[in-house]
Amino acid sequence: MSGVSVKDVARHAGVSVGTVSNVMNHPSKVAPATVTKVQQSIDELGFVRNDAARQLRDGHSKTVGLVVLDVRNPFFTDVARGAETRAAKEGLSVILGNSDEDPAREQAYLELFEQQRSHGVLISPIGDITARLSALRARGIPAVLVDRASPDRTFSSVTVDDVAGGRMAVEHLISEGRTRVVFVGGPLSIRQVADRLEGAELAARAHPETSLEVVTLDSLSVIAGRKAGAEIAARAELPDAIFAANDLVAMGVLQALMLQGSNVRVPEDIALIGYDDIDFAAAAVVPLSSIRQPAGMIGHTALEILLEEVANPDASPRHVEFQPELVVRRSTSASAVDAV
Amino acid sequence: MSGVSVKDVARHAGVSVGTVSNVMNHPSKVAPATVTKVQQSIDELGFVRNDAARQLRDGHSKTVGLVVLDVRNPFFTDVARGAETRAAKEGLSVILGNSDEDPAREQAYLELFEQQRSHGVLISPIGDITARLSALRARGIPAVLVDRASPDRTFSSVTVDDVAGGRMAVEHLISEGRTRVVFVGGPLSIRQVADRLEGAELAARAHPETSLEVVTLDSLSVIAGRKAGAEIAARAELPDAIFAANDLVAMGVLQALMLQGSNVRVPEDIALIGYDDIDFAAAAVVPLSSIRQPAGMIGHTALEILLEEVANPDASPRHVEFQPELVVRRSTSASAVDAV
DNA sequence: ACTCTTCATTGAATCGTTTTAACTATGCAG
DNA sequence: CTGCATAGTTAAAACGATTCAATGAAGAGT
Repeated sequence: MSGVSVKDVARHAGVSVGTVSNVMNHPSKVAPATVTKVQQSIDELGFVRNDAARQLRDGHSKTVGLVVLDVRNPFFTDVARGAETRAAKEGLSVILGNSDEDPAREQAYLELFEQQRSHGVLISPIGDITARLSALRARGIPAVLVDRASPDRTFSSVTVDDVAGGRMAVEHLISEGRTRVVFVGGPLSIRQVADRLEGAELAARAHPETSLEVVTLDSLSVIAGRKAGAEIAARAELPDAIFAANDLVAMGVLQALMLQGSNVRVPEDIALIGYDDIDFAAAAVVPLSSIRQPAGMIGHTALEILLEEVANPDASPRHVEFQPELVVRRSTSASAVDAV
Repeated sequence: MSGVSVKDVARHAGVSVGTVSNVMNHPSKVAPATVTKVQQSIDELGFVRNDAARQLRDGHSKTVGLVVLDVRNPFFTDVARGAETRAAKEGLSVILGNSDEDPAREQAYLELFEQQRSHGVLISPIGDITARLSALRARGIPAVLVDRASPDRTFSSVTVDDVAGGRMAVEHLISEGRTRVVFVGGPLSIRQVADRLEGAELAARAHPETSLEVVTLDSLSVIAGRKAGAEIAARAELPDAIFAANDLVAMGVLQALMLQGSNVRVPEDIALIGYDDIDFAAAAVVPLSSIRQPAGMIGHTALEILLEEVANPDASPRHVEFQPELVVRRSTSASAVDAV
């Protein structure tokens, strides 16, 4: 069925298989006339290289694995695009795996990448997978952590200072005169969430008049946010500010607060700030204040570091940390000129 | 470095390589005592199967390719998730490729999947790629079109009736009393866009008092929508309705219309409807009316059909068409109770 | 005329897994 | 006790591309 191999091309062109291979991989080593002759045969027979065979010989594939927590979160697709763009320049493809915050699926993807002998792996991990990544490294597959540093710093990472971001968010709320803040997010096993909360706590502690309550979720989704928002809106005593662990959650909270029947006003009654500054934040019911992260840049940089590690496996791990940035829109400040 | 192969496992366990392979693939053919012995060696040595070698022998990989027009569009990530879920049950992995509406990238991904001898390919194509897909089929790789039928129906497809959706959208606008409708979308080379426009025209023609103007974009993105929206908002004579080819465009248009300085009101001055009903539509500045498509179901069904074609390559192509559904929110009807 | 380079090409070995046909026990029936 | 099925295991032959040492041919230098 498939059946056109280098051997067939070689026979058709009247050369040896070695020459056919050279035409494809080292054309300079082959006489121009032969190159064209072989090319012609390739086209004529519709030959397509069998990547498995090439990989087998080569030792590893031309792909890079990327495992993200949630493909539906635009932040991660932006990271993916950044990585993809950089990878393409190297002739590598990015295989995007979606762990959906499920350790079993994360594990399954790592196994897949290992079986495929990927060039390397970028991962935004759920729990602690240092051991797993060490095994990969032992097999010659480097890994770079994305959006999260490794506990013992043995792996390179590209992060954003989530503690600073969390502090930034709550300090902004405080500077807008809010004192009863609710943090909505979870699970806390996700490091980013824990860090953002820690930052929030730092800010709150620095201002004793401020209280900080934590509402935990079991997933960072619009749905989960909606549920938490409904619960808060139904309270007798409302908080005056909500800090959501990411924009998806914030959008869900916002939907619930604005539902007809509820008479909560944003930002008058409750100020709301999210995290990530996804494209949709600016287009929300009430344009959403958020903490911006350079998503594309993160993916790009992570891939860059990965390439260095491939080239030089013994280099010591690198840690790049980006600074987040506060974007103020109407959801926290009635007078804000909404940034786009 | 990597270097643990079946051979090493075999030696360590004191059996032959064939037995090791059987332990992994046909355990029933092996004596229970041997199975445990071999398993132990596998664990002890940290053996991980080299997928390239397996593929080479096997003829094709355990992956399915999926090429979408835009990963940043939640509609497509939902399709991907649907496909992934179904694939996982079969022990297959989905490799997600993002063509970004660029035929060259689409081509590159198809080539990758061909080189990898994928099990099959799901694709939401840009232009006409019947020829390309026929070549794949000749090589034993079936393809199913997603969200778009093949012109000559030689390939299976899972679609939504975009003409009906387009008509539905404009008929809704008309029923809300609108008469000067602008269609914003493009490029028209994307079939879905052309079909939605065709549906819009059908509806408009059925109501002679209605005019339909077309503003073409070169990409279906928030940015492109924003630009078109700004242009429209600046006009002396405003239309009273806008039908955007998808929700991303609609969100962009909405942002532009609602920008401070503009005094266009939605829906009072201009009613706006999008397409896809992505999660964010309900959370927009003005909750967005839209045409809902069963995204997850589409992915799921497409993979189902693909599996059938793998099992039975000579079956005649199947065509599944889902019906879209109108979701009314405040962007077209001030009194709407916003659906969530 | 001879050797020495250089350039182009070849053939064989290699990567790691799966499969198939052949082989060896072991048990059982005749 | 011979013959035979059966279960378990093995060794060897694939799969298809790449690479490397070896070969051949053509040109340059003496």
